[in-house]
Amino acid sequence: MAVTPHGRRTRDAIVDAAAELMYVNGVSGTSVDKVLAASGAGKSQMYHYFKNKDQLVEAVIDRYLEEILGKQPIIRELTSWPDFDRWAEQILTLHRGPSGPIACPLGNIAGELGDDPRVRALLDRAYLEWESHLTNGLNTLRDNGSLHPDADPARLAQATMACLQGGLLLGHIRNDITPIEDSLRIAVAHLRSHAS
Amino acid sequence: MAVTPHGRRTRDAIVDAAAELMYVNGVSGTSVDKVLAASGAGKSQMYHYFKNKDQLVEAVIDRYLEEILGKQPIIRELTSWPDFDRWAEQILTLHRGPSGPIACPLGNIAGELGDDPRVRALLDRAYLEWESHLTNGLNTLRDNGSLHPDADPARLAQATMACLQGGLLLGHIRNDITPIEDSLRIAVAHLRSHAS
DNA sequence: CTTTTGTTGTACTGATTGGTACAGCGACGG
DNA sequence: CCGTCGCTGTACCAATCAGTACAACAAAAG
Repeated sequence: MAVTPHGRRTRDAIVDAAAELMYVNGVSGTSVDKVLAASGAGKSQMYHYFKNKDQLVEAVIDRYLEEILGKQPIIRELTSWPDFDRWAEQILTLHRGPSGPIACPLGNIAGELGDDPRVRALLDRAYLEWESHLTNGLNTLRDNGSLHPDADPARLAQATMACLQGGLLLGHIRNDITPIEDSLRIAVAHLRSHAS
Repeated sequence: MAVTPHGRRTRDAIVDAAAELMYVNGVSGTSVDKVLAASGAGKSQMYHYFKNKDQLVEAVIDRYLEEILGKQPIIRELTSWPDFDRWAEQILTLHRGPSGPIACPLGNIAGELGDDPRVRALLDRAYLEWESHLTNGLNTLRDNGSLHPDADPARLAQATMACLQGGLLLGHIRNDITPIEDSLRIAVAHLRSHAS
């Protein structure tokens, strides 16, 4: 299915509107009609670019990952322990904004659709890509002797992600940044406990 | 609104069916009709005991909290550091079962409806009650000299809950217990780092 | 100019949504 | 034995749901 620049813009507008609505109202709480009304597109456009609503959700998940990674650019260049501290600080800065601590859009979908095997696989892939940047950073540290050779970078990254996700969840419903601060601090301290 | 034992049973059946369906398919993905079909009740019964679907969701949240606390009875009698280890082990045992790592039903709802201020408050209350048992345990430890006097039990409990929630989320979508193991281990180790 | 290809507007469908109306049921107290 | 009160079954409603049908548009390629 070829696509012209103009068509590309229309498709993006649909995904944008869907991403925002689904973040606020959940996936099941966001009808296709509302998405189209918010994006200004028509129904024929929606079903021209997506086979069905599920496929739109897939595109939204990808969009979420892009957004998330774009807001923490430091994660792509972790080469020292202070870099990890700066990464944590970059995340905290995001949540100190006027809109308060914000939930992780991937986590939102995980709760609602985590039992659907198809969605679960997509979310797993997204989280793994997110984590992979942490894993890469830890590998770099291990190579330059900052991380203990016996440490398992992938597993450490997974644990870090787990703590972060929980902090985001609790911080959001509590409208308080301290859960994010604490869980991130604990996670990074745990990483540094494997320093050599 | 008085209620007879028989009516009570009917109401419970509705809440039971709703709790299970909403855990699997999400709140918006669970229609009132499906709940009634699964519980064998009729529509007039549903709207006899609940003003609307939102009120049913509230009852479901309460039910979730009861279930959760019932499955980790040790949390009510934490009086030593080994008790915390046993608590963590009790949770892990739950998720080593045949159905694999299971998501936290409260976390599921948090993702889907966390932006609704009303639901958010209910979830906050539920999480606080859950945490309160950890806080009580830490207070006991502080009183008997096992926890450093300067430690903040409530905040420590909050951080523990955050790590646990994240571990549950990641463990569920990854169908792997290691995120829960690691995040719980990290959280309890962090607690013990404040021992005196 | 013509044809193809990507794009779009409008109208429509059958199913499902949350919620209501209302009559009838059964048990229990006077 | 009768009235009240809690409980229940059925039918119904307007609104919304995901998805389809189809004609028409624009632009670029031939």
